[in-house]
Amino acid sequence: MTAEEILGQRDKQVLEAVVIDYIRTGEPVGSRTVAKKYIPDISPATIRNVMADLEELNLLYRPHTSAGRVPTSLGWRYYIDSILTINELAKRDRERIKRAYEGSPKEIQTILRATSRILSELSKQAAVVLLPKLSQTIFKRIQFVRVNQKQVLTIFIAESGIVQSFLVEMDEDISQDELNKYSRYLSESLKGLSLLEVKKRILKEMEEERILFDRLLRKAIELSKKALQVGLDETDIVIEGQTNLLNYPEFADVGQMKKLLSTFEEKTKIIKLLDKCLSSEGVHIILGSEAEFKDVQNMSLISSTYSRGGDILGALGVIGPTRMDYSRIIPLVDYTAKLLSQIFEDE
Amino acid sequence: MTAEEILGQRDKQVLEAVVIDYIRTGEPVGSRTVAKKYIPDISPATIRNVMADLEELNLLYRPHTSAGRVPTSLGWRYYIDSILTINELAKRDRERIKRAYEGSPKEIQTILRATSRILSELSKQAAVVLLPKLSQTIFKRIQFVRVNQKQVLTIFIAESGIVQSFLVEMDEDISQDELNKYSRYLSESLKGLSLLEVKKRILKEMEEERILFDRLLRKAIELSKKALQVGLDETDIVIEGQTNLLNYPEFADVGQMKKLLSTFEEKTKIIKLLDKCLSSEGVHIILGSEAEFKDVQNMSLISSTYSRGGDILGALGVIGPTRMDYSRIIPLVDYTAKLLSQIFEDE
DNA sequence: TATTAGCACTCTCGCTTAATGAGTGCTAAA
DNA sequence: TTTAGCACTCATTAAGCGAGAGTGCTAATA
Repeated sequence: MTAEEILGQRDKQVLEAVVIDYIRTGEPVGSRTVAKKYIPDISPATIRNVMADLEELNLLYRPHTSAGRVPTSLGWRYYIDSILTINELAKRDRERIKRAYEGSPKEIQTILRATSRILSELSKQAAVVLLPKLSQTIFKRIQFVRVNQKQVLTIFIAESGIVQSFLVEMDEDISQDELNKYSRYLSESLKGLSLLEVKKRILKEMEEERILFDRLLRKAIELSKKALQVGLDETDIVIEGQTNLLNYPEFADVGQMKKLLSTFEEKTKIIKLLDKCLSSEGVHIILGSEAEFKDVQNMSLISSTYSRGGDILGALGVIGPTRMDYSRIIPLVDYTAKLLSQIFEDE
Repeated sequence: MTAEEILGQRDKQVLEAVVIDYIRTGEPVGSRTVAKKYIPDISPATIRNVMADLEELNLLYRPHTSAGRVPTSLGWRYYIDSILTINELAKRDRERIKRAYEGSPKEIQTILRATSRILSELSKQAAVVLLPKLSQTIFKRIQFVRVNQKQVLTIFIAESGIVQSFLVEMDEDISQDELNKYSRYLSESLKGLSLLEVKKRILKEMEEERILFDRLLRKAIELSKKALQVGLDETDIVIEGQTNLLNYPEFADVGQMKKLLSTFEEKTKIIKLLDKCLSSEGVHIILGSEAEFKDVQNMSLISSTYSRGGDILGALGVIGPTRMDYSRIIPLVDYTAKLLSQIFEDE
């Protein structure tokens, strides 16, 4: 028999009380506290009985004999899935987020950085934004800019307005006028493909013999091939407000703090985590204790996806202690993600 | 009478011993230790007398009565200026640094990031690199790339190979062909000026009436003016290896750690500090206790400048506990700065 | 006169012990 | 089924104590 079937109204009430108080104080909650602050019409003794049941169901546990109860990861999960009701984000927060985007230039890096910043600011935790996968973006234009005899700056412009540039080393000197010709030629012939397709196409064309005779085409292809060699698959993230987390008592210990910081230093893990959220739209909640964050057990991630024209571009989220105010953070992440999608839509 | 006049050979020996041992252990050093490990032909009692003198001169102090001695900031300064002898950087370190630059593309951001990384790695401390001031760089070419109806990507290319791009919002749609014309025109007429001069020139030209009749000129000027409005004076830095510092016992305390991290978070202070080094070439050493780093007293900065053709471009350095191995870090910073300058020279 | 040995003194650090108090589980009564 | 009462557990804190490191001072020595 699962918790789902067996939990009565009062059990839920008690579990919720424990969770809420634990979120507030960070300390184990005792029966007396629950009775007094949350369910005054029931005595502590009764609460204790209920708590014992919940402990048996592995929803609560005690750090030690004479301490209060703390939610287990199963407890958190149950609370999030079956008890928590999510309200709309407060109006002033919504306004605040909107304002964060005003005035700033429309450069994608800047927008996403602003997103990360406002998320961390409002959540008072760490925020993370996964940048759109380059290989997925739809190609719109390419432009070559001569830097000096040996170097050419290659700029990809995506339909979504994402601009990405790479510096490419060249064997021979090519004039800017000629580079402009390449740009025009390639932009015309590759428009509408994803960057991944662009790469495939270029490699294929290089194999075919006919380009041997078309000097213009050959040079252009060669150049863009070099540019595309540079990390197309790499995904990048923006992290902001890591130091916010240091104020939480769960990290008020040198060892924990170091672990926390080294987790953030190794971005790949966080990228992987966010990658998982990309598979489906909407808010995802990953609890550290549910095995994903092996290093920092008491952390969790609330994330959502942002998209443009139905296609998921990337993900964003808030990372904080498992003991966080889900009723506030979930709407925050949700709203921000939707607003961000809308901004991309408008472009 | 200053320390300079009064310190005899032996006083220096003792001061040096205290400094060196303190660098190694991080603990106050007692007379016994000095006698045993560093100056075996003198008894602890004598050392104690010397130490008492040094304490009177404010070169050493005692954390508490029964502890050993620790250098004061004056002590550090004296050690650095008058006692320390600097050897050449070990060959394997030199090779290691050289290798760090191999293979990577010649993009300036990448180079500087690699610099920061290798510095932090070899010093096992935090490394910081101040990017060249944009306003000082010599203009070489400008290029405009149409992103969409409203946005134009403006790319400045400097003589030094620095590439910087800004996204600019436009009122009207301009075709790429036309943008190319602007690029050619402006690149021709502004070549060789510093970006600061470029900006001045553009503002001046806008005032003059004649441009009213030259449509091409007017548009081009307008566009670049907008691009130049964006942070020309802002200086950016690259910081790497902050977490290295967390391993030092001086930061093995939650309060210190938080202070340390928030210092790094507020980059402006570090920028100001490095700015000071720009005024003259060579290695500078700033001790935290000498008032600059107000927040983190026990930290210091060793920095040097890198340049191209005699002009100082930027600065780089290592930030670590005041108790660091100056005899190793100074040559490290020095060598790296020189090598970096050479790389720019070669371009 | 400069150096050194000897010794009493100070202060930190780590350990043990005891007191406190929060919270529990169980039993018996309502 | 709920609740009051009570004995019990265990973390946390404060206090006390001894050991050890290091000093400054004095007197003896080279």
